[in-house]
Amino acid sequence: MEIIDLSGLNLHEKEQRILEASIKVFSEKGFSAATTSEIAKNAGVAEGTIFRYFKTKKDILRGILIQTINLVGEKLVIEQVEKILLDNADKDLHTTLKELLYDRLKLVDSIFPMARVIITEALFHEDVREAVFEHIIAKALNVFSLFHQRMAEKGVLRNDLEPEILFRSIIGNMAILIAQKKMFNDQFKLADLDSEFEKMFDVLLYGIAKRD
Amino acid sequence: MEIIDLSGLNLHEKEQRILEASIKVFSEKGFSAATTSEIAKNAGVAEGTIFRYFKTKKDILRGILIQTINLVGEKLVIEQVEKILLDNADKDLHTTLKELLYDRLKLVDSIFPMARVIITEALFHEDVREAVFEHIIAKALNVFSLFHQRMAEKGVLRNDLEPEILFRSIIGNMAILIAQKKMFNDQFKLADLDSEFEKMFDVLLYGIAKRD
Amino acid sequence: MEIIDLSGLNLHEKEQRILEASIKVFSEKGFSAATTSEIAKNAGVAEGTIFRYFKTKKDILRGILIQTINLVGEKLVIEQVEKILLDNADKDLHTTLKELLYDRLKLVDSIFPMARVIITEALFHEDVREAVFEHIIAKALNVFSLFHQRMAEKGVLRNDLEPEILFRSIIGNMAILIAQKKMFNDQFKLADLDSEFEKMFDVLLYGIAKRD
Amino acid sequence: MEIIDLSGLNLHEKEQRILEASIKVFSEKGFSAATTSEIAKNAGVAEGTIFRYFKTKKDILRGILIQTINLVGEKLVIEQVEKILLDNADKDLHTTLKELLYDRLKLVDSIFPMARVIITEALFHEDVREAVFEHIIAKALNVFSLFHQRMAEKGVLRNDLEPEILFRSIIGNMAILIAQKKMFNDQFKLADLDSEFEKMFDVLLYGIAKRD
DNA sequence: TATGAATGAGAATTCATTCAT
DNA sequence: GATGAATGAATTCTCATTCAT
Repeated sequence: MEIIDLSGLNLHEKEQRILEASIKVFSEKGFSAATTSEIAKNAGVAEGTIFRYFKTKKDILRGILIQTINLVGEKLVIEQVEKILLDNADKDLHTTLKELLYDRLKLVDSIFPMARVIITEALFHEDVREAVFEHIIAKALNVFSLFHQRMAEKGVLRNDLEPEILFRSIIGNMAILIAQKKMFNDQFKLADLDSEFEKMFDVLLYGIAKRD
Repeated sequence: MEIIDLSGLNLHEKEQRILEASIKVFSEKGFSAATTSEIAKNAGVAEGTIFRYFKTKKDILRGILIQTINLVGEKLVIEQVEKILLDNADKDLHTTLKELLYDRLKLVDSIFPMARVIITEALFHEDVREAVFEHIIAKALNVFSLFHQRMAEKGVLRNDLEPEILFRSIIGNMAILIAQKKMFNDQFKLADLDSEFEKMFDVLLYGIAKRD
Repeated sequence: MEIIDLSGLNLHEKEQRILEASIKVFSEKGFSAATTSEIAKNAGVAEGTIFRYFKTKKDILRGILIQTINLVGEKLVIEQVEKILLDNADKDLHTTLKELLYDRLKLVDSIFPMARVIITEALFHEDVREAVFEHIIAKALNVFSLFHQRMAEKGVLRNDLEPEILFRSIIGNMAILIAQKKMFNDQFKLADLDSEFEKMFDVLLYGIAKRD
Repeated sequence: MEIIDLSGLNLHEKEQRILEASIKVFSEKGFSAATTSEIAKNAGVAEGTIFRYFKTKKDILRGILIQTINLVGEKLVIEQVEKILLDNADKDLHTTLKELLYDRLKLVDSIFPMARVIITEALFHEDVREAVFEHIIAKALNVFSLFHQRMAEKGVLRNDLEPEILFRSIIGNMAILIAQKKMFNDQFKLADLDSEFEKMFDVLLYGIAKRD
């Protein structure tokens, strides 16, 4: 996976403005349909300036990917670990899980434009998928596995299935909720994110089957 | 919702070939990055021929949308109803649900290229989202609601939550499985779809929480 | 001048329909902007049929030119001669001239769509100009010269200037009236063609200068 | 009439070169038959550069129209007024008229390529006709009306007909002379413009009829 | 460093003409 | 003879990228 070089993230102010503008424009139109001219306008720089900081338009995408990975890797994974390690004593694991997922949901909600860009490109490009897997999914899965182990020991999570399976369900349920909120809010007339999360959490934990 | 005119689906052979080639190319590169020249090459027609059947490149997309909606609406929703109505006597509902979801999974798996095109465009265009909602989601939700009622009466599905919530979880779990299979198969080294389905079905039904 | 071969004007019915449709479409949009598809639609034939009768689109124009020349040469020039020869006895020349010009005006008015096509093309192509000159202008000028001679003898027309000069003024005055009628009728709110002709005839004959 | 926005005529050098090349090419081939590629070659710029200055090919035409109207409006109408106002004392009106028309003839002769483009388009498009009428014809007619009033008072021009009629004859006689010069010079073997003008002026003033 | 005018390769689209039926 | 689907060269227009200032 050579697409990402995470070193040297000393971002010039204009570089950052260009990245932000690109996230906005890519997110609204998709990578191909976006033009460097519109990005420049949004960033408040000349079109030529973009190419001082990014050799090609493709490199802007790479820049976004790097930033996303950085941000998500930091907030979504690192902080998660801290939470798990810190919250042993005073709170029970069930509450911790709930809080954890709720925080993740808020996070994803807030970086949705960025996520949309990454997801769309990941749909079409293997190298982007690899980067996402290596830098986000694999790490998150590792953390979750640790967490799952502890949860399973305490009898909160199932241990008759691999953690990957549980993780997948978590991601699936969270993803579809976000998607519904972001893309079909008008059609579904959903409740606020808080109460939607409660229901999702319920189904995620206990399934759709009627209990005996 | 004016994007779709489902009438007149008497598809000329070349028109069909162009649509198929478009699905392939759009699916590989996305709508904007795909070129009519490449579509023509894939369809084995002259570039000009495309524009005999579709006024603009955008219209090809519309054609795909119409076909997908038709196909999905027919196979995914209509056949589902039949299944439900026919399978009352000889099979229990739990088995029916399993079969039903498994069939849906296979279907989505098979039309994934088409689905990928639609999903990407839906991400960026409200009118596509509306079409997808009206012609697929809303219908499917209706059918599921009927099914849920029966399932709930029989004590198979939960009735303490709205059917929408259960439906969302089903979609979420199925979607993430497909995505994993189609996009990260190399990374995850998944088992075959059959056994992955079994696990997903388990988690979907009973949740990730440990039972008391 | 090889553009025209006036022989063989045995027009097939469809050929005639194609020519008529072409006059309509060329006249509305100009030669280049007109499409053979639209001509075909207007003529009520298949597009391929056009190319049975005319090797190229350019040839349709040639066909129109031939027809125009034929028609104008016949009606505008030949009949004019007859009029002159027949009207010696019973009418004075002044009345004859008036009638003559009035008839020409009506004729040009009626074939305006055809004329518009020819004029536009003549503006851009030397060969068309040559054809128009040779087959229409030169002939008309010849006839007028004869007529002028007789008129001059009778003291009706000036003989201190070459007939070409008088002829030019006639054409100029008639042309500008037609143009005004056909192109700026909304802006000028002209009277009917009859009374406009009367004024034009007055100015043409006696000039714009105040008589002593 | 929205086709024209006369503001902002600060023409960039390349823009001017593109307009000049367009006048040349449009004038030679007509708008539809002209290609942007040929315009670019003539202007000595890349084809893409054209579209920096003019959004569409149609907009180039609009640019020409604006320039023509400006030029003609300025030179043909404004200067005319000055001439009339200044020449009261030292020259008689008859001489003034002659000079005036002769200058107009020279002007039209010099902008003939531009005029040819405008005329052709005016033949087919109402909006162009309206622009020409409003910005050129109407203004010129106003000026002439003033001039006619003074001329009539001095007994130089007829006052038994509306000035529009006289104006029409002037335009007709001038137009046909220009047309003859520009389009049929080879065929007619005309004298130089000066002496042709003399004859035209004679016929225009005194008509084609023999005086008693 | 920043600019934005200029570029030109490449994209979508048009349309006269051909040809199998 | 007539058709109209198919063609592909030509056309308008776009836009990432370069470079002189």
